Amino acid sequence: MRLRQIEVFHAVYSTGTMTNAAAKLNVSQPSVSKVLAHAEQQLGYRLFDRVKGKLIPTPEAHQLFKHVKDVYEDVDRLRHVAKNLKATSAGRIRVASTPAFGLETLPRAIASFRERNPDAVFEIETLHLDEINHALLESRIDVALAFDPAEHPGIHREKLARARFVVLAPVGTDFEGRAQVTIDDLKDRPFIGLNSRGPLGQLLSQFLESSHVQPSFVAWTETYHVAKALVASGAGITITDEITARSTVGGNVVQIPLEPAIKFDVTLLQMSDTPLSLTTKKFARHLGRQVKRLLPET
Amino acid sequence: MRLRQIEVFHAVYSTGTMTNAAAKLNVSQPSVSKVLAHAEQQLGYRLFDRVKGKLIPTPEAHQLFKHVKDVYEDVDRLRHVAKNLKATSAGRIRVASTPAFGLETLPRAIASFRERNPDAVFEIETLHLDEINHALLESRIDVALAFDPAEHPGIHREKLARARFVVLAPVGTDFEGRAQVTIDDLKDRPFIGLNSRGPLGQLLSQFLESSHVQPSFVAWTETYHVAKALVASGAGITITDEITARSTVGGNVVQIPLEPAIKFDVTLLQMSDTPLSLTTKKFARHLGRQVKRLLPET
DNA sequence: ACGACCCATAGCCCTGAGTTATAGGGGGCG
DNA sequence: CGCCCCCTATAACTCAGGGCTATGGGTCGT
Repeated sequence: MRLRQIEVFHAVYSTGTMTNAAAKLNVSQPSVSKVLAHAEQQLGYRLFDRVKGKLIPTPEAHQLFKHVKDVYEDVDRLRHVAKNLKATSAGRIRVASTPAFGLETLPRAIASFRERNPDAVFEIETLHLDEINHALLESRIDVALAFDPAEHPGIHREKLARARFVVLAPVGTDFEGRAQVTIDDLKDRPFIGLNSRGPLGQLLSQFLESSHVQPSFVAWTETYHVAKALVASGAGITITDEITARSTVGGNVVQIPLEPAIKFDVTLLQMSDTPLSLTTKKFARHLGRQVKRLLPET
Repeated sequence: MRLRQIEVFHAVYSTGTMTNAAAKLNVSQPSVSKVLAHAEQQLGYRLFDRVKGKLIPTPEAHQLFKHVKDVYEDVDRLRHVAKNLKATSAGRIRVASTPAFGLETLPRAIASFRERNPDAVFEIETLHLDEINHALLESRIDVALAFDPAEHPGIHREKLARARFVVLAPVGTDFEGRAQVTIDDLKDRPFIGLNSRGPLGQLLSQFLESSHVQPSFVAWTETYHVAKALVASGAGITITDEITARSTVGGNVVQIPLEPAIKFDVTLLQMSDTPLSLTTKKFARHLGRQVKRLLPET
């Protein structure tokens, strides 16, 4: 089986008709028809029964598709890697982070790094965690910064520091001036929730569940800065990480430590078994130091 | 990247030279040279530096190879599957087992099944466990019989019965007539070991290790019938499974239960999510009944 | 200096896959 | 029923990838 035959079979199988497959592959319908016919002829068995002008996959096609899917996914990733390898050329450092770091921590670290290394060129993206993993595996980025990432095959994690949850409230509420807030204080307050797709959202929702406190949710978001901006606008209170809480962006709010403290890791991500360039390695160390200075406690 | 380019790159990278790659691929050296050059031109970067007539992989090549390897393996499996799907056509039942069952249990089950289903056609292989898994994943066989197989992704296991270890000794030794043998009785006896590649060999060597008894090994084998034949020839004693012990092949020996009893599963293997043909399903049930009759105890 | 070994280029051919144009079968609907 | 829309298949042509042989030009070890 040639690769094109695999691609065509995949497209036909998943779209259901040759015409749609042709559209998906940006080629003409007769081309698809011919390639598929050729593949069947070489294999020695039909992949689709042509009945009443429709295509019905044969049992062999179902079997084959399981494996074709694997090949297809690998080839897809390979193509991305091959393309991304091209751009990587120079002393360019490609770094990503979740939005929490992307708006302040990371830009500052890059700025201070460039003072001492003016030749360094950066490419910066803010992505959510699953997209960060994806981009790392495709070699689209070199390093990334995230909260509490779950283990992911092929990706190496280096713990930089630990951070904790804090409560954010608008200025002028009765929370202002308090030394700490407990989970019970949140009862019946309008609350902005963290979408549980991200690791911090999961951690928080687990905690809320185990403490049997159900705040009255008024909004959900995956981006902590958005939650902060909502708080600043008086929409309610929220719980977020220290980094977001301290940043100057997103409005003027009060932050109070949550007790008991719930901690999570700030982690540097990179691909396993893929050495970084010298400059990138230097930057990774620099970034580590900056984060540690920001979060000195254990 | 075309599939051929991937194959050629893989061959060149893993053999080190284009000439060797050409030999491996059964094509001429200029062909390899041209395909590789073409791939590099399309990618936009060199994959190998030509220095002093030798090929040095570039960093990009190292990166790319990781992914190419995955594609290559998947395509390899896909090709086998595609080929094996062709032969599967008729009411042919393709069954494999480890040698322990292959010489007696399986042939008898097939014979008795064919008495009631004279149209069934069989293909039988005796393979070691890892080869059985491989053959199942490539759809080269439909069902298989093995001892205590470890879990394997994509393969479904159905436990049929439990068997235990017994000691085999040549006729005429002092073991003859004993009701049981303990592990300590084996001390300083010439012993034929089971290669620890197979699951039973592993189980046995773990047991020997934990009981701190080290018999004096005179030979190693992975095939239990070979061990039995060695025992029959007076080379020493061995420990093996009940099935092998009871079979009539491999010579006349004495079998004594080992105490304490070490048990393991007799398991039927097939691919997950791949329905068997009607006849094959019937045969699988028949085989299950035969094995259970042979090993009635829990 | 001379093989031995390796890679690149040139010239030639075949096949897979793309194109447009066209034919033909099925199903729904006025 | 006949018409139209949607689908697939065939025909005739073009192009590029990849195969071959022959040959030239490096590097290295003897």
